[in-house]
Amino acid sequence: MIVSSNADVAAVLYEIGEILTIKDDRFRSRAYLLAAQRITSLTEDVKKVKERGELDQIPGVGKSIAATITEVIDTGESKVLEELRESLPPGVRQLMELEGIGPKNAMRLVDELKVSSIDDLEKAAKEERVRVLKGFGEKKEQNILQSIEDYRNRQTRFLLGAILPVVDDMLAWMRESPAVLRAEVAGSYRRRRETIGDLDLLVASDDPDAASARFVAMPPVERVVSHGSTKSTVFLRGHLQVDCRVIPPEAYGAALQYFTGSKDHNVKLRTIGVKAGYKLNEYGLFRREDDKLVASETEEEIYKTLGMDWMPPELRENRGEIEAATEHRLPKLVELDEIRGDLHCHSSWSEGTMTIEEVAEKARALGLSYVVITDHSKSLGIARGLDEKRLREQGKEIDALNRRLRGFTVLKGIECDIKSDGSMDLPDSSLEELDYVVASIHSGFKNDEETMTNRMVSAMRNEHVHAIGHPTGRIIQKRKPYPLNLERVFEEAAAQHVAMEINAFPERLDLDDVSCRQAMEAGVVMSIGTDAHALNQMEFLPLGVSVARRGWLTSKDVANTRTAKDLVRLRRG
DNA sequence: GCCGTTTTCGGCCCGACTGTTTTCAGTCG
Repeated sequence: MIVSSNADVAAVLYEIGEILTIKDDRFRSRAYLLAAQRITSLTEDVKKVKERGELDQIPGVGKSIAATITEVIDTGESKVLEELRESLPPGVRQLMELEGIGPKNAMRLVDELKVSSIDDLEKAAKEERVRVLKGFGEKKEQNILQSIEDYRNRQTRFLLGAILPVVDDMLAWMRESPAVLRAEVAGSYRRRRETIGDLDLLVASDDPDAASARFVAMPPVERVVSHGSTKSTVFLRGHLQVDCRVIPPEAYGAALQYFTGSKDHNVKLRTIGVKAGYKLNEYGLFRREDDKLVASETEEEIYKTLGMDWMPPELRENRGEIEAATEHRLPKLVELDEIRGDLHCHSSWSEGTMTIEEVAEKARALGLSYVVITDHSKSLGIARGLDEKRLREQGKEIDALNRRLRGFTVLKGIECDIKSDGSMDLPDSSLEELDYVVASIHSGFKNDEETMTNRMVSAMRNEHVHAIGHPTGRIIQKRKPYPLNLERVFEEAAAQHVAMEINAFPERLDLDDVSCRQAMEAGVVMSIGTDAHALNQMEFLPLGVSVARRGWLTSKDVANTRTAKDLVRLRRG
């Protein structure tokens, strides 16, 4: 197998790092994990960097890891990884999937109980063979059985869009308690990652016991995993884990910074802190020599003391934001209230459930000043796609509606299929009547990279196309992106002034954050659309803005910040 | 394994909770 993507290369480095962690080789492990993370967020194809011989200029990549990357690109394999895999007794990594089982215990269980799988371990625990081991006991044995049950039930990660209402309810519950002065969810939720593994609830309180008690008494709590005065963990129904930390109000900023992460961001920050003579933890920034508290109330003062500008949570992934903040050159990220329109919306003319008028009313209620109606085109028969005739009829309905609306505009659009030969599903004579054309691929996902890339490029060369819809076709945790040479696509998009969509549908979020940044760096403008098929789905727009922000986009990089009049002139640059 | 305003060696982020341990190791985030 010849490796093709940055993700493949990163996966090898991650696995090496993970195995080194098990072997307690902490620092080498960290080196590999950090390098893996850097490759993941690289906005350029790592093969290109390799061809230029500049692998070791990637931060965190030195001679040795550069050699591993080269080997992986050339052969698809890594000797280092293979040797490490072989050095590990079978079953160890599987056991570590269990909550509460780390490297030490996994190794001992495999070694002393001769188990090589979770199934084996379950049998041993049920036969009470675990409790007799030194350092284990009845309680640990019970916890192992519970962890095995959780493991079999658990959903890997939750979609951000599915988590939003859960968080709203949780915060409302906590804020009702007089012991709770402030409450917020930090972690990957606050950074707006596309999926969330668990929630990190942060509570400011002068009465930690009462605040913690309030937390574990929350209605949707299914099981309390741990319950201390400042730190508790529960599982909600649906097996969503929530960690709660209670801190004194004067340390809220420090705690918020600390628990927002990401881990890599924090490690880097603390390393810089150490070099400057500080110690940073969830209670504040302290001077090392005398342990004097220097900053803790707000995130701003902590970053400032470390010589940096405050940075939006969406940027905190150790993707260069710390360097940018130190040099005072952080981008001014696009804001939700700069978004004037939704650029991808269906109606009952195709597979949507709402009339165009309902769409307009909803968009106006959301604070927008225009919306583009983009129903499917004819070849998507299953979605009642529009042919030339129905599209014309729809246009008349929109004209009539616009005559009635005041201070709001419905734009005529289409989500036009890109056919397998790269041509459009509707003739130019139809497309040129429209204000905004989104062109999407809905078939042939198994074609090779060359074919798919050519197909998309030829669509962009149609002068009536304004944007490419859900450019990679991925469905989070369900369907991989179809093979595509994004670099070539972005190059063409920039040259043609065609926008790339950020599809805000929770399962799509396509382009993703890293690709957005890559597109922006190539000079491409992004087009945010909800792809709503029902009225409440139009509320997904903030998810699209989150992706844009995670991709370092400013208002000029986002087509939606334009007025309707400027939007339809997108192709003129 | 990587890195450098403590530089080519010697560091590498920090604290809470649990279970088992009589003083702490393991795990997690």
